[in-house]
Amino acid sequence: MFNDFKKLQCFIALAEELHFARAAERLFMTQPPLSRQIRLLEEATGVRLFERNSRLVRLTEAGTFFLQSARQMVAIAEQSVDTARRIQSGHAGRVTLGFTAVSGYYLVPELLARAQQALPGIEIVLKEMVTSEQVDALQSGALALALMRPTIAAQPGLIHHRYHREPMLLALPDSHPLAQQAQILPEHLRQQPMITYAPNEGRYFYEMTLEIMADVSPQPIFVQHISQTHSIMALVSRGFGMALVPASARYLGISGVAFRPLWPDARQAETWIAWREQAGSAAEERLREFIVGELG
Amino acid sequence: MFNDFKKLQCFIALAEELHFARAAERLFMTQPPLSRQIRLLEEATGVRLFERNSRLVRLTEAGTFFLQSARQMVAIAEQSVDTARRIQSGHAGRVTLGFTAVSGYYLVPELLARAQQALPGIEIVLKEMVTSEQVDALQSGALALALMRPTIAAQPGLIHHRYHREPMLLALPDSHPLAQQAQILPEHLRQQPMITYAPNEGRYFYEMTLEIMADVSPQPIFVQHISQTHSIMALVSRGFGMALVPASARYLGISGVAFRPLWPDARQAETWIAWREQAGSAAEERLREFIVGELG
DNA sequence: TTTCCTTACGCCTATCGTAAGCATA
DNA sequence: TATGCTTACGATAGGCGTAAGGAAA
Repeated sequence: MFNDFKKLQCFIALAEELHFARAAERLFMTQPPLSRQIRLLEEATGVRLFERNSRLVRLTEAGTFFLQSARQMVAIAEQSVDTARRIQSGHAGRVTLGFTAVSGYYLVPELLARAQQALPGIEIVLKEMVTSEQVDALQSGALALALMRPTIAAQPGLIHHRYHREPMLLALPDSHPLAQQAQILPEHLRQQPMITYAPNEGRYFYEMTLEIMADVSPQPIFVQHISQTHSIMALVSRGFGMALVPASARYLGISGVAFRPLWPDARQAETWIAWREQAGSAAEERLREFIVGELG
Repeated sequence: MFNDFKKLQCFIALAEELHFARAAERLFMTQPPLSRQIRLLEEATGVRLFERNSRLVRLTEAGTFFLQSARQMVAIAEQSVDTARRIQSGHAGRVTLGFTAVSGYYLVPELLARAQQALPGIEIVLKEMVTSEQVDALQSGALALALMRPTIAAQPGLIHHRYHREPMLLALPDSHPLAQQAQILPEHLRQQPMITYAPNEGRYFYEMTLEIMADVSPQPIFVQHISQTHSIMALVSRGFGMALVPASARYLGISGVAFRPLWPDARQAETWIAWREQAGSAAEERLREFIVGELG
């Protein structure tokens, strides 16, 4: 095998010029070393690349093929160095972003659009997972950024910012009489059937539902415990009860469900953006800075 | 930019081993020059490829990307040399084969199948053209091989072999009374409407038709002069007359046309395989030898 | 005789291996 | 103290340029 790119450059120049003196000039060298490089390349590969005599230089069939490969190798050499530099400086790269299913329909497309415009070289790879999975994935390095619900316990080594705040809404079948109310008050919910989140996988909304419902007396009747918002919405649409869901659940687009705002001081839901203390790549760091700037 | 493949090999080995001593051993060298090669590669590219201290070696984000490119370049280097050698020896390559439309339906598929099995590395590119175009293309180098009809004048610099011989058949509408004859005799064709080939583009069959029809007296009535067999067949199927065509015209699959053999000593049609005296590539030469061997 | 590719040779740069240096567990 | 990456240095191989050689128009 041949050993250096110099030989490839010589070969390409000669293949294009088909004239040693002109090719050598293009390579800023004299003819004899060019002649030698070509001979060495032919010896190293065991392939006659040019038919030549003192009057004529012509590519062989094998040389014509090899020209394509030589150009490819040189092109990869140039591009890869350029791209590697851009990765090092944070102007290119791939960043994985985790998100919860509901935020995927509302926050993620908007964030993606703004980020891709501001940082066009950075590719954002999306992974949908629930909050607890996101925390693990951040700590293992499988995720760089996470759009997730707040966690009760502070997670060591992780940083978070409040990314978004939205009201909780009452989701109920649109045929239900309460769907006519402009605003829901605690007394409306007395002893109503209420679907709520599972206390482990959907802990944040489970606790939030209990807290908001503390104002209702006597309490509603909790009929199901479900981990994911879209499953809850499906049950609501089929008349199994009502539920408290974050406002972005509207974007799930499930038909037959009405959404009504709660009384004014009812607690709101937050979405956090979180990451490890030290960034895994420069691109990740630039994307973080962009997001923090946007939060401003 | 970096200048040699040695550095890439060093980089790949270290990226895979993540340990200078082991990587150096794999490269049949000692650690210090490996260390130097890596440093030189990093300086030449301007990219920090490894995070390292005296206890730990780890790829950076940019280094991880660059590893892919390095592997690509080395793979191309190896494969391209191998392929170039095979082209040089005639075990790989591309050969263009010209053929006339009618032989395309019969001779070409069979030839292709046998050649591809015997010479699997050689790719055969097909180009359909009439005989006179094939002669020009052979001489200009645009074609390597040609399956064509005989030419009257010997073509300088070209070699041909008889590749195939087939009888001429009478093509006629299947509703015609003569379609019931097991064999056509000269007297059957007296003063029948006869579609024939054009004297310039379809010269071989034009002259053959005249020669065969010389036995018929009084002569048939020549109603059209057409250059391509499939056009002639279309006119026959629509009742415009009958025609003498090579037996392989059956494979055109035009409905409503019957084919009947002529009297026993009627002249037969030949197909030639032709090429330039000197081959343009080793693959071409090997394919020629294969074809001549098959002709026996 | 001119053109143009190749061979010959001295100079210089670059890589190798050995040996010493130095940081970390 | 042991491990393991880096620096130092002399020896060697390989590339460049200049100059001479040789084949074809």
